[in-house]
Amino acid sequence: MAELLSMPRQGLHQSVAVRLRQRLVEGLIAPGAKLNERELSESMQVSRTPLREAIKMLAAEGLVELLPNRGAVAAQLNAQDVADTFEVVAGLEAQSGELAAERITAPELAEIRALHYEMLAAYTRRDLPAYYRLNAQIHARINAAARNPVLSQTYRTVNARLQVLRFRSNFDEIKWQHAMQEHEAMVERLAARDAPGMRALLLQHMAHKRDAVLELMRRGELLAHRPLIAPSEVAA
Amino acid sequence: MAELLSMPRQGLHQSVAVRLRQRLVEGLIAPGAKLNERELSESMQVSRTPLREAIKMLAAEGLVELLPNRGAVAAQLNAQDVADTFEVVAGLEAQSGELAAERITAPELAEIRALHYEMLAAYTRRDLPAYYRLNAQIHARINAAARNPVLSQTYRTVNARLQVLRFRSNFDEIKWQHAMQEHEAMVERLAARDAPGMRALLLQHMAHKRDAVLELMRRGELLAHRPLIAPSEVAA
DNA sequence: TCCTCGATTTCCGCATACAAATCAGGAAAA
DNA sequence: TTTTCCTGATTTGTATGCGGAAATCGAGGA
Repeated sequence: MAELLSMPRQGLHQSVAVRLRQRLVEGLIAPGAKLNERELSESMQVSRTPLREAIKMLAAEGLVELLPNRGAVAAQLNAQDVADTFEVVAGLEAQSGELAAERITAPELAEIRALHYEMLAAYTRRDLPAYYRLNAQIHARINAAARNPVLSQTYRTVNARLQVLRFRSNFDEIKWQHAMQEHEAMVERLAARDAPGMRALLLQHMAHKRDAVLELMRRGELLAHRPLIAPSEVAA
Repeated sequence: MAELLSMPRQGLHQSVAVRLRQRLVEGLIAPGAKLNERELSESMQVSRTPLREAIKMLAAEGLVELLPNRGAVAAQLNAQDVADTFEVVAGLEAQSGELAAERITAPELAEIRALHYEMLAAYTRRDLPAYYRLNAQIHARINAAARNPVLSQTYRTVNARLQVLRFRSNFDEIKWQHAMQEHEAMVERLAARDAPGMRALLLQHMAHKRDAVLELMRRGELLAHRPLIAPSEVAA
């Protein structure tokens, strides 16, 4: 069995949903931007039908908003939405960590610790992309250690709405250092199987992240560097 | 403004999604049952296109499962799935109660208290339908008092997957009485603005519910109407 | 200059048509 | 009898067409 490579066997709408989701969370489609069905179907080389089905899925996930008779727009979060979403994500992440502290195995813990040291290296080099990648990996591993696919799925879905704004929330040197310290403590709490401690730690960690993002939003620095695709190739 | 009657202004797929969701959570479509597009589109008097869009939304919500080139089936939860889902719902509900205890207003509290007494009446009369209705209303009010639409939405979505099996989980007289006592305590905790207490209470409450449901599942008393689906699903 | 209002145009929503895949049934071979 | 393979029918997946709502643009008037 080596046909894993040529496997678009999951339906076009699924594949379109994946690609669209990626464009949204990577900011290639800016929040608030209209999703023109004709443009998108052409740029993705599919007809409108599977595209529309994908859009409906993303709407159910909260990544796009459906306007009656006016199509769909990329979800745009105001400060209150961001605060609310962080509150939910924090709760899910805290629970995830709590369960992970109870259920994690030694090899899993070792892997997380290794990733943590890699992240420490990235931090020392001020290598932001690597830092983000490792940070996401660590949180994914914690999620996996919680042994609850429903929780992981729910977390990913809600968290995706925030991915759009995860830009440079740790650029502040002090806050970045603080985040690293919290990560250090996480590994400790996990190793000690201290579920309540892990929970408290993650709540605190997420609260800091939330504050950093809200601060950036307030200062309008969040949507600064926009690589956003020009939705209109027509130079009118 | 009285045009609420003539308002199919939200698109046909939305309306179809609502109706389909209802059929699923009410058990009119049994877990594991195939969703035949032609049948459903005829029974709902719409074409296949909006129906398929609705199905994709419900799939994103986790109420149906999509099988490549084989359509969709109503989601079927095994014991592990149920346990995992309860774990997530419990966390969300606990957070909801925690926030409600901090943010609830006096009128909201009064209304919940009133509903609680109504539920007490229903319990005394052993009026199960009324009990369920009031129970759901109370939890909805608590959710509303938490002042977090994202949390409410997430809760509703995940909880919908459990609604399918909420049949007669409180028929046991002892457990029913116990549930009432917990509800009594909830109102107290809310009135006292005791957020941690509310959280602990709801976690306990949900754990009991989970155990009751799992017990029924183990005894096979849960799915009153058998899906009649042979377990011919081969993991490929 | 700005606003109003109407015609044009664009775009979405839904239905339908067509293509591809799966399933059911039976006949033939082991 | 069991298995395999073939074929017709059913069902899903994708593309396209059509009607209508909303956005756009332009002309006319204040």
